[in-house]
Amino acid sequence: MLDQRLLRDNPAQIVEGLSRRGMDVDLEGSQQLAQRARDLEQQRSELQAEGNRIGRQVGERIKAGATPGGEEVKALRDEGNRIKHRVAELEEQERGLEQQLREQLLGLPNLPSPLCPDGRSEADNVEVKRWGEPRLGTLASGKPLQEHWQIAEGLGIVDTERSVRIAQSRFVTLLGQGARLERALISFMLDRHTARGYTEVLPPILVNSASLTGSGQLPKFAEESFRCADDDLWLTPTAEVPITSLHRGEVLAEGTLPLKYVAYTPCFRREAGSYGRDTRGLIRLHQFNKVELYWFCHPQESEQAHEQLTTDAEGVLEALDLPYRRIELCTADLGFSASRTYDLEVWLAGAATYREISSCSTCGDFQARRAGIRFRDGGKTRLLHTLNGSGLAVGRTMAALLESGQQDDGSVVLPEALVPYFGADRIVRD
RNA sequence: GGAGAGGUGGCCGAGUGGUCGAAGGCGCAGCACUGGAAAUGCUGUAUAGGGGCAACUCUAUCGAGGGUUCGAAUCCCUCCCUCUCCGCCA
Repeated sequence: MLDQRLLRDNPAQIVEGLSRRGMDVDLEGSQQLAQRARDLEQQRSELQAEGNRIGRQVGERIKAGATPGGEEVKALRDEGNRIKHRVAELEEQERGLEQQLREQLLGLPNLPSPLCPDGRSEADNVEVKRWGEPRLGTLASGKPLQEHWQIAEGLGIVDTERSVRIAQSRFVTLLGQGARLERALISFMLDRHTARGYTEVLPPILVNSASLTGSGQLPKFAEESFRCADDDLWLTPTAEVPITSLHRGEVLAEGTLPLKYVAYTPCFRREAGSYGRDTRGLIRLHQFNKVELYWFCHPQESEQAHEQLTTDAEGVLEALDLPYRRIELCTADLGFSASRTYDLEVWLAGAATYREISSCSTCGDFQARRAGIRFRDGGKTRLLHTLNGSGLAVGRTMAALLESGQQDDGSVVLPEALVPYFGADRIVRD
């Protein structure tokens, strides 16, 4: 959520920032709402002050010996009642205005960082770096490199058809070495990040509406999450949601920042509007596993933290010998809560393309304001900054490993770093 | 799911209708004392919003929301949460 003070004092800055995202917003309505709410508050609090004075007078008169039912006291009571009703009216109006204003503000995305490159579409994203040698060409036999779902099918480690029976399309069941590899990857990633100072978290994956609002998924993106019918609970679309709310409403003590968390969770997304895309394999599922990195940090440190978090995510790819590139998203491609984002794209040898495997964002104080997360900074309480990034999406990591490590005989050679976790250096057909 | 107890400031804890934003203690900060420290003493120490250049001031907040009242931390209703016991269960 954007700062209401900014709306009052420098609305042009909001208009400009959002126009960099390609949005044309008219803030006049919101400004007027804010102004009217403030005027009402002024009026109301003056009336309340008057009412408080009267209340006190009644007490004093009675103490001084006035008859509680007498004329003098009755006049004051009548006046008190009149004020009370007037205050109630004003309060109702004020609440209405404030709620409207809040709804409007909650619907506005974060302002892009000054460092975020301008752009009109994802075509304007900027490649920052590349790492590793993408596997190109064909198998030794001359046959083309296969895509991960073909390899997985050949190995019998993924069952898509039966998953439809269990749930519906866009769900998978991992079997045998596939299930084992998924588990190995999760452990590998968690161990790696905790060794670098992240605190491991295993949060609830059903989250309430306040949590989704805090991190920015609500109110605008309700259609992206699965909802429980009988409770105010949703299946979390990313661990970013529960971790943001881990400290929702808190004022963190001086010296506790930065807080660095790593969480493995299943993630659930409805993927509305992506019919026909990535229908095969592990790329786009309603349920997938992800290891998420998350920082709560001092505003002055968030820029550096963003680099560090991204580097930490890249480290996983490097440890797994997976070639990737880092893309800085332009203003047009930025997510709702982000002010600046690096996407990491892993090389999929079979598909011969780079695919997103991590999205590392700094949200500035946007989520902190929504979720009310502050810290003490030399006697003052101020909003902190939040950052998040995948470290990594587990299913897509498996896809990349299958495609990069595929052999002519259908087996898959795994990177060394995984051997202690997987228990073998390759996957072969049982 | 059944029965009971309870939710007050950073923490502990008083407060059952009238200047209560809330005693007292702990903690914390500043000052004094000291060669330095401990101990001691004094002072200060919530959050949010509005108004004011400022000193300052007004309002709200004692789990949340509603109600009674001129006036509610205190009385009534609803909800949420925590704890204890019983039942059930991975």
